[in-house]
Amino acid sequence: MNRPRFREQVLQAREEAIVASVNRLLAEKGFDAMTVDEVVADVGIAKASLYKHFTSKEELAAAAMVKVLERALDEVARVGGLGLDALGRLQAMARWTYDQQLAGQMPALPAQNSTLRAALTADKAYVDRLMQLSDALGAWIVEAQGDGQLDAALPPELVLYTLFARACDPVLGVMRAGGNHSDGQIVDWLVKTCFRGLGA
Amino acid sequence: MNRPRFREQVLQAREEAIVASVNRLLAEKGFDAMTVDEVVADVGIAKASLYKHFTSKEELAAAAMVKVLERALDEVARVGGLGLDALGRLQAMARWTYDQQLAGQMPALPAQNSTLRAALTADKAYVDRLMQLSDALGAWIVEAQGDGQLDAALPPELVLYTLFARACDPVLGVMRAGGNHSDGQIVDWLVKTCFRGLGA
DNA sequence: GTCTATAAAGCGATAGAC
DNA sequence: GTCTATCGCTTTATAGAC
Repeated sequence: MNRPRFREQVLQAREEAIVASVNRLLAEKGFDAMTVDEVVADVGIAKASLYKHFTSKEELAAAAMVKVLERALDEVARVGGLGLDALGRLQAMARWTYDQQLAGQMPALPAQNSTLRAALTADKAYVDRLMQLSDALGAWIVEAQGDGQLDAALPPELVLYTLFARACDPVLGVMRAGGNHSDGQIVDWLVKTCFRGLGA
Repeated sequence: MNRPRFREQVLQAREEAIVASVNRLLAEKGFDAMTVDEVVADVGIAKASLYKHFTSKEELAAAAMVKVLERALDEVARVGGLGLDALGRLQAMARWTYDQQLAGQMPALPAQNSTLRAALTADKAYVDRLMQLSDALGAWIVEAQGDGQLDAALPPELVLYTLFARACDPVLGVMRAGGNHSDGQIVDWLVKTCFRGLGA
C-alpha cells in the first residue's frame, strides 16, 4: 500500500507551495501588508484549507523564515567548500543575501511586531536554525578577526547583527529604483562599503 | 481683540501635542501598529477632534515626518556653524540621528506601504523639506569626496541613501537590547563602521 | 482535507448633539 | 471644535456540509 505515501506527498507539496507564496509575498509587501486572503488566492486554495496546515498567520511567517534560514545554511555549506578565507566566505554570504533580495526571496518581517516576535521565539524549528546560522557565521567572524581581516575591536555580535541587518538593507531597493546603475554594480558597492566599514 | 489670537495658540498647541505623540508612537511601534485610538488616548482628546486637525492617519504620519525633517534641518544649521570639515559635519549628523533613535524620537515608516508613500509624496511640506535636507547633505558629500575624505568612486546618492537608512539602523536597538555595552560605545562603533565603509 | 459561508474583532473615519 | 456613539470596511479565524 503506497496510497497513503502518495497522499502525504501531495500534502507536503501543497504546504511547500503555500510557503513559497508566503515567502514571495513577505518579500514584496512585508508581514503586516500581506493578508491571508492574498496567500490563498495566490496558491489557489480555500482559506479554511490553509488553516488546516498552519494555525495562524504568524506560523505562516515562521515557516517562511525557517525555509530561508535553511537556504542560508545550504549556502554556508556550499561557501565553506570553496576554499576561501574567512573574510571571503563572509563576503560571499553577504552577496548571497543581496542576491536573494534582488530575486524577491528575502522575507521582510517588522522588528517591532510583538505577537510575531513571540511566535518566532516560541518556534523551535526557527530558533534552532537561527542559532545554527549564527554559530556558523560567528565562527567565521572570529576567524576573520584573528586573521586581521576584520576589526578585532568590534564585538563579534555587532558584526553578526550588521550582516543580518544588511540582508534587508533598503538602500539596495532605493538605488535600484533610481535606475542609474546595474544590479551587479549596486551589489558590489554595498558589499564593499559594508566590509570596508567592518574591516581592520 | 486678542481672544481669537489666544484661541489660535491653543489650537496650535493641541496640534503640536498630537504630532509629538504621533512621533513617539511611530518611533515605538511603527506606522502599521500605531492606531489612531492610541494617539487620541495618549493626547487625551476624542478621535473626532483629531480628525478636525488631520484628515487621515497618513496625514498624521506626514506631519510627524515634517517635524523630524525640520529638526534635522535645524541640526544641519547648527553643525554648519561649528567649523568642522565636510566629513566631520556628516559624522555629526549621523551621530545626531543615532541620538534621536536612542531618545525614541525617530519615527519608523514602512518603505513598502503604498498608500503612505502616496500621501507623503503628495505632501508639499514634506517633499520640500526632504529635498532641502538632501541638497544640504548632498553638497557636504560632494565636498567630502573632493577632499578625499569619502570614496569618490561611490555615487553621492548612494552615500546619501546610506546615511538615511542608517538613521533607522536596527543594529542599534538589537545591540542595546543585548545590554553588554553603553549607548555611547554602541553609537561610536556604528558611526565608525558606517563612515569607514564610505571612506576613501 | 477541501470547500462555502460566516463569525468575531479591530480599525479608520464620520454623524450629529452640544 | 469637541464630544459620544456608531458606521463600514477589512482581516483573521472557524463552523459545518461534502
